[in-house]
Amino acid sequence: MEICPSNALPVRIGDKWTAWVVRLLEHGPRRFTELRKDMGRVTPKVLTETLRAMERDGMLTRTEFDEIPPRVEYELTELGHSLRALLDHTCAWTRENLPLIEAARRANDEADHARTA
Amino acid sequence: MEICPSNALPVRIGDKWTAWVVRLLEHGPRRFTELRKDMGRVTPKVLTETLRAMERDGMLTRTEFDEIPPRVEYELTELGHSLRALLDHTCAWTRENLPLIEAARRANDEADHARTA
DNA sequence: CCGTATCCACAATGATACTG
DNA sequence: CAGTATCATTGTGGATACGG
Repeated sequence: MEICPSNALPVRIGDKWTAWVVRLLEHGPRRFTELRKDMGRVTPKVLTETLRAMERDGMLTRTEFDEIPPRVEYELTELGHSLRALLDHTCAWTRENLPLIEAARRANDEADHARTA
Repeated sequence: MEICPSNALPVRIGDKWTAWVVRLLEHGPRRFTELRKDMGRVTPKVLTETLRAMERDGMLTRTEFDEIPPRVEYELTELGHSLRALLDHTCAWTRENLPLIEAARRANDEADHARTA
């Protein structure tokens, strides 16, 4: 997740894409293709899996409009919105501590390298 | 992680075992085998990998005592301790919301089953 | 537009056995 | 006691192509 750089990091919300979906939906409903465009390289299969799992858990609703061309909107439920506070804590922790972690990694990797050389 | 039942759930700290290690070390240093015993079924390989990764990231220190039989102690650093607040938030969120998620799952699964039948 | 259907790659975890 | 070495398994995510 690049949304807050927790790629490097020990805290994740569910799978690889869930947190990102929450962020993209926090200001209102979005359509499938909108989400897809804003999420870097998600394949439709994986995005569908993510959204279905979140729907099953009651984090969002899926609304299908009977139009042509088809339109489907995804919207956070109250439960989905409640994740935002947790995401905020997580991002805050990461902002504060990521530099420390990166420094520790560099130090340890350098020490290992010195030992090997 | 059964420590707070986030198995079912969308928030995880790092990999499968990291959060548990933090909890086991929060009141002081522990030895390899102590950790292993308290952590259900971790194989020594996986526990070693977890501990080494955490050490590399500056979350804990590994202290080897020159005794026979060997003794090694793992202890959280300040950075490691800082994860506790995040864990607390996560567990609180889970305690509050897990029932809702489980209810949503039951409801959705039942609806699916009805549709299939 | 909004997906499904197949197949595949890889990382994470586990089982088992062995060692300084 | 505190690991290492190998191998097997699984599960998540991705590539690609196609369908209502």
